Amino acid sequence: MSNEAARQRVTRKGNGVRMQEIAALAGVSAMTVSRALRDPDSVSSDTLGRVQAAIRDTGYVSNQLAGSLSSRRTNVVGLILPGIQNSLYAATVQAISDVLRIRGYHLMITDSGLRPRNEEEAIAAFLGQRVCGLMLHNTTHTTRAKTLIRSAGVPTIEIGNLVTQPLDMCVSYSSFAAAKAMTVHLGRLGYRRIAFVSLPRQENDRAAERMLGYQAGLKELGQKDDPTLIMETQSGFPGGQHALITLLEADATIDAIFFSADVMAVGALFECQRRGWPVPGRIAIASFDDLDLLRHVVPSITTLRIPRQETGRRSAELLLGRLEGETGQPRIVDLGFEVIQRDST
Amino acid sequence: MSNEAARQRVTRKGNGVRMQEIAALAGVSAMTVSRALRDPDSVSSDTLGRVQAAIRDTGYVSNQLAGSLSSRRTNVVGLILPGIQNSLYAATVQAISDVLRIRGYHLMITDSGLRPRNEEEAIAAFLGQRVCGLMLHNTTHTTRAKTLIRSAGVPTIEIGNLVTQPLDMCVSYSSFAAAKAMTVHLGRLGYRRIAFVSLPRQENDRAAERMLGYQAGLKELGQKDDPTLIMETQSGFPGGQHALITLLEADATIDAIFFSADVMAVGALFECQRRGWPVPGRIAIASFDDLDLLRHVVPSITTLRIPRQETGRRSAELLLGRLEGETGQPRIVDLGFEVIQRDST
DNA sequence: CTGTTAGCGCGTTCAC
DNA sequence: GTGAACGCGCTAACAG
Repeated sequence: MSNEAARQRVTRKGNGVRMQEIAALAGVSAMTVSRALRDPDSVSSDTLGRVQAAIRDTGYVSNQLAGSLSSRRTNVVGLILPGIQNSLYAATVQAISDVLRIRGYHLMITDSGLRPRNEEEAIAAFLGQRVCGLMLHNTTHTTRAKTLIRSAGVPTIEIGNLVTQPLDMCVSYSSFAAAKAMTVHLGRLGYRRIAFVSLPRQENDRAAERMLGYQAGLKELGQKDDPTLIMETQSGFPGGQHALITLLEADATIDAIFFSADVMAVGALFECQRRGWPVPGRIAIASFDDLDLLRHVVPSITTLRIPRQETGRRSAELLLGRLEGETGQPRIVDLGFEVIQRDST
Repeated sequence: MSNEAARQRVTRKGNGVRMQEIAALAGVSAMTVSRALRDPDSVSSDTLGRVQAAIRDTGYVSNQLAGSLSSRRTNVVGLILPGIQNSLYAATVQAISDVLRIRGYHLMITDSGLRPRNEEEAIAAFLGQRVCGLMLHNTTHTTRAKTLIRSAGVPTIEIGNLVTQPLDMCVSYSSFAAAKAMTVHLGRLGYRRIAFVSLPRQENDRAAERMLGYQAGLKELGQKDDPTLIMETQSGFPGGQHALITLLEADATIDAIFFSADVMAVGALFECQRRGWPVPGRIAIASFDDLDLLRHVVPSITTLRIPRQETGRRSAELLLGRLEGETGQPRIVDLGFEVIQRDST
């Protein structure tokens, strides 16, 4: 017996125990073990006890691959981010993860580097894994990516930008409206030369939308849309620092800068500290994403409250709702935003 | 024909095309399609062409679930983090993801909230998915978790803290040595009353190790280990702010504070700015994790360079090396650290 | 409440 | 270079 056990350990090393063996130990059929695992109430408590005992004794972990193949259902959701490292997505991903975990789903994550080609590959890979749902933190896709998703019929949620014609479902806020609102806010505070800084807009639909929002804001204010007020720069602190210096050297009459992404505004603020320029006395600074940091720097930075966590939570709930057959769910959810006036403007 | 196609679309909705159908279209057997997919060189170029054409025409995506079940191999790695939202892990996760993606593997991520019970559940869930490898950003595990991993025989890497008896493999730096090195560094700079602030050490092995390192550093300096110099606080900017105020109110002779985690040091610096206290004139501030932010604040903050990205890269490479049969790999990799002296001390 | 039969869609193993 | 038979471990759909 111990001999046989030893041999098994060798021959079946790493392959684990099968459901059939649990069934034998508990004196029932494999089907009953399957039921005991997925719906304990559907078997007698006597049977349940013996099955659970056998599972404990053997350290059995059921093979979801086989289960999924047979049932044609998986509980894995695929998430594609423009960049995992980007802290902006952290709150959203955390919220998604929390909702999924509680409801028994798993999360596969990859990143596309904002390149539609990579996104396409990632989608194909996830469909190969037969994910039960897809979440795309981007709204620009290749034709093949769209075809793949449509023909697979996988529930899909786009987040990160509100789109009027989503592939399937969309949960976000309007980048355009938010950028416009901040621009108007700055104008109403009395700023007359409001510059706009964004990430490269080439392949970044959010950055492009934000610029359009800025321009719409200027128009509403009756201010001139001056190209010298608009600038693209790299992300991160150095990007903000560089933009600040470049803009003010080119035009000293600029009295406010609206940094439309990540920590650029903070990079600019630090540069002002180094130069001893008062903020907002010498120059006003506004940001876009509601990073925790913006609230804590001195002076605190005026920004937009973006519903990051809410986006994750609602996205996951919407996806699971679809998977579990809920009806009457919306296809597009606009979570809105809010201008937060602080000390930097 | 179009009728039949339409019916198929309905009856097989969302289930995709099977390999058998590609085979029929290409006039070969399913086996040949399988080969064409996994090892294109093993079929004639003529056959390959017809198979690829059929795949394009149908939008076929092969079912990895079935493939994995049959081959008993998967290409999914499971990663368990103490918290997804924590930006400290971002660089590590990014590096892991990059290495895996390039080599054709996928990443499942979940978080444990630093609770061993949750980690145990996550491990069981991942083993159920038959992940080919496990990465744990934590080195404290329940007994059952260890048993599960051992009996599954899944390659496992522990990161986040250097451990002498890893479950399997370990890639990290020594929290103890790093904390000690910084403490000694501060002492050599002339500070005589060095306080130490950490996250709650109860269930956080890294925080506990860092404190031991601090105490060892004091001993080496010949300074007294005074309990009033040691404090636990919550994470984040407010935690640092609170610690600064509390410590200096209790003992005005403290001349340096070593914040052993995340952004606490920055929270303290901002509080100094608010109060107009010069740093390091009134109080010196040192940090632990090499966050980008620490380099950019004014003054820049002395900290430890922690090999975050390198940890991810090496971990993934070590895991894949094991999976692909490389021999002579180390079980423990100590990536070291470095004290970075900046303007805050 | 429980068991039986028949796959799920691939890869392995052998034969040709 | 290619194909046929079989099995991976589980669940759907019945029957009892």
